[in-house]
This record gives sequence, C-alpha cells and structure tokens, in this order.
Amino acid sequence: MSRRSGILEFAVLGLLRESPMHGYELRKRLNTSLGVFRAFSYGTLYPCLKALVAHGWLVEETGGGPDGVPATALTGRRAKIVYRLTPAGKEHFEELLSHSGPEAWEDEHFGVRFAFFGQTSRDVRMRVLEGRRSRLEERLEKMRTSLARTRERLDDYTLELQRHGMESVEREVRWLNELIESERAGRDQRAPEPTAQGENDQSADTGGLPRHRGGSRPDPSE
Amino acid sequence: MSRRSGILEFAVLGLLRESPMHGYELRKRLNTSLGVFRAFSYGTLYPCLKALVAHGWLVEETGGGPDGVPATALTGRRAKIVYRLTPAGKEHFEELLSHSGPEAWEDEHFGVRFAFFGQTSRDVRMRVLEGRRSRLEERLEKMRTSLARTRERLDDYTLELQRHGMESVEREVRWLNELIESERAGRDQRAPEPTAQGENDQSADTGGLPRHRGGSRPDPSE
DNA sequence: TTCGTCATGTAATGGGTTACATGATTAC
DNA sequence: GTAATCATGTAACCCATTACATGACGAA
Repeated sequence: MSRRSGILEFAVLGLLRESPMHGYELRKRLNTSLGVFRAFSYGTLYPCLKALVAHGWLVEETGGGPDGVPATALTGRRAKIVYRLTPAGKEHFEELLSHSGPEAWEDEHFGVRFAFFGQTSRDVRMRVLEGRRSRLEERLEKMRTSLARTRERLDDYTLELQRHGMESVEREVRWLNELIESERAGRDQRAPEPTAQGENDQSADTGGLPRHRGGSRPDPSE
Repeated sequence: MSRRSGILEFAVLGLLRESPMHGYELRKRLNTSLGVFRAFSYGTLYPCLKALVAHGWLVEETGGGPDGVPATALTGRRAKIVYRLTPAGKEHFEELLSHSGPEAWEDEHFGVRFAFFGQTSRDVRMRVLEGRRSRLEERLEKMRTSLARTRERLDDYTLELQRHGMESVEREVRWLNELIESERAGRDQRAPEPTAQGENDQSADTGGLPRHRGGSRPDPSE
C-alpha cells in the first residue's frame, strides 16, 4: 500500500515544489533533469503519487480552472491530473532536505540530494558532500587492500576492471574536493548563519560552485 | 521455480569454473574480485546455488576427500558445502560466455562480463566492447540534446551534476576506445578465425590490454 | 487510417535485502 | 569465556519493472 520509496518521494516533492505537474510530465523531468541515474516507470510513479496524496502532501487537481470548466473541455486531451504540493507537503520536503545523515550520501540518494542543493542550506550541503567523500575514501581503502592481497592471482582483465573502477572513484573524490572547496570559499565570503535555524532557509543562496559556466537563474514561470 | 538472476548465476558459474568453493567464500570473491558493483547477500546467494544444483550445473560435496573422510573431521569446521561445476554447468557457462547481445553491455551486466573476458573469445569481447560503447554514445547524445533544451531553466547545481555525469560517461567511452584499440592490435598480430567460428575458442589467449601505458599507473601504492 | 505521443492506471512478477535462526571455531 | 569470524539457511518484506488495459489527439 505504502510504496515508500524514499528517493522517489523526495524527488517528486522537490519537483512539485517548483511547480505543479501531472504524472506524465513529472516522469520526464525525473528522467532528464534529474535523470542519468534512475528511470522510474509509471508502475512506480503513479502509485507513489497516490500514496503522497493519501499522506496529505499532495492534492490532485482533476478539474479545470477556477471557473469549474473541466480540463478535458479546455485542452481536448484526456483529463490530466495535476498534482500540487500542499503546505504540509512543503513542510515535509523541507524536513527531508534538512537531513544530512548517512542515507543522504549513499550511491542511490546522493545524486538526487545534490540535484536539490539549490534548495538546501549551506551547512547541510557541506555535511552531505563531506559524508559522501569519506564514504568514497573508505571504499577506496577497501579496494586498495583487497587489490594488494589478490593482485597476483587476478588475470589482466579483472585487474584492468579493478583499476578503472578505482580511478572512477578517485575521480569523484577529486570532484567532491572541488565542490567542498567552493562551498567553503562561498561561506567565507558571507558571515554564516549565527545560531538559529531560520525557518525560511530555503532559497539558500548559491554560495559557490567551481566556475565552469553558471548562467542565470530566471524565474521558473511556466 | 526460482531465482533466475542471470548476472549472479553467470558470476557463480564463472568463479566455480576456476575452482570449487563453498558459499561463504564465493560471496567474498563476488564482492571483492568482481565486486565494486554489487554486493550480493546470502539471502540471494544460497537459494541461487540450490537452484543451480537443481539444474544440474553444480554438485554439492558435503563429504570429505576421496578417502571418504568427512570434511568436518578434516577441518574441524562446520560441514562446508563445496560446490563444483559439472560438465553440463561448464557447457552452460561457455554458452553464456558466447552471447554478445544487448544484455551483455547493459550497465548491470557489462562489469561481470568484462571480469570474465579472460575466458571469452576475442570476437565476443570485441562485440561486447563495441556494443557498450555505442550504448554509451547514444546515451551521451540524449543527455546533450536534453541539456541543450533545458539549460536555461536549470539551476547551477543541477547543471553541475549533469556536467559531471556526462564527463563520467565520456571518460568511460575513452576507456572503451583504448580497450578496443588494444584488442584490434592484438588481433592484427595473429589473424585468427579464417572463416568459421572455431568451437574450441575458449582459453582465448589474452590478446590485448593497454599494457599499463598512457596514464594508467600500474602501482597505486604511494 | 495508422502511427506516434500524450496520459493514466493495475496485476503479475522479478530480483533482491533484512532480520532472523543456528551453531561451530579461532583468537584474545 | 567471550567476541569475532566462519558457515548455512529461511521468511517476510521492499522496491521497482513488465506487460497489460484503456483511450484521446495530432500528423503523415
């Protein structure tokens, strides 16, 4: 009944926070903007949406505009079900955003968490990035020792696979180093939050990213 | 019936082909030598082993050596169940090895397939490598167009995530290019397979790997 | 008119983990 | 003697996919 996916729930709430959407559109955003990592199917998404509605975090808007004209009549298409985040849903999402525990930096979660860093407070960003980095470093350590013990007994292809795998992890660590450095630089520029956790801490100003190319953030009017 | 994992089945058969092992040891090999990718639990492994036995691809050796002395008496340990590949199992594994279809180069399978390239014939290796490469290239193409369409509407973090993701894929493509080149060079050295596909093509001589040149440090101990 | 895309959903199935149950052996 | 590791297994659950069912619209 529940279908408490965690990661999907988080992503859906986060996307709907920007603007209401219907399921079909949501899935596309999930697999392009956030995508790369996972490609959720409708069989996963729709039941999840229903569950979120049951929790009171979303509301369905089957009908049309404020005049009561059904969407079907307006668009001609099959009645879309537009999902909108409720205040309770927004609150819940912000609670999830504030978590910086181990779950946040595991393989499956980290990408999605990162995708919503724009809505995440700077100190949570830091903890997540550092957590991820130390996670990868301990993994690297394991790989190194395991490799040292078995190097002789492995054939060339297995060895090459191992080498490439380790290089990939090392590369991600370097990436994280850059990001952490940038975050720290950004933090130094402005006095960091005194003590209180302001409830309006979203819109957490984008403190720092390595300069590749930024561009602008025009408002998400749709 | 049960638990036809495909990838696990393949890896188990491949490891047992080298030498008989019991479940516990098998799992460790699975998560170190082949590891990095997946970490199978006993809840997955043991039922899988039973299923493979039921198929006649493995036999359990609960007892001791040829003299009939039980292993318990020999080692003192709890009776291990040593699994040994049957001729039918070996045949089955070699059949799996010869497949070079799309399943072989998808994310989940490719790593394990590569790990057993030492047992794979050269032309299959080529097809798998090239298949993987074109798979990644088409993924890259999708990412590029999707990025081009939505670049303006994405915030800096999402953009950075996308950029890093694409770079990772590009990096793997370059890796594959090197590998393919090496394979081709190895092939040129001694023109194999005149026209027919030799049935005894296993023990495929390790034709080519980038011999630790060009950026690959052979010794990670710093 | 047929095909591609939009749009929503469900039932069966798959593939895997977690937690549990059990117990022997080794190292301290 | 007790903790860690070796060693095998099962049942309950979880998350997600696949295949299916339905149907409307736009364009060729």
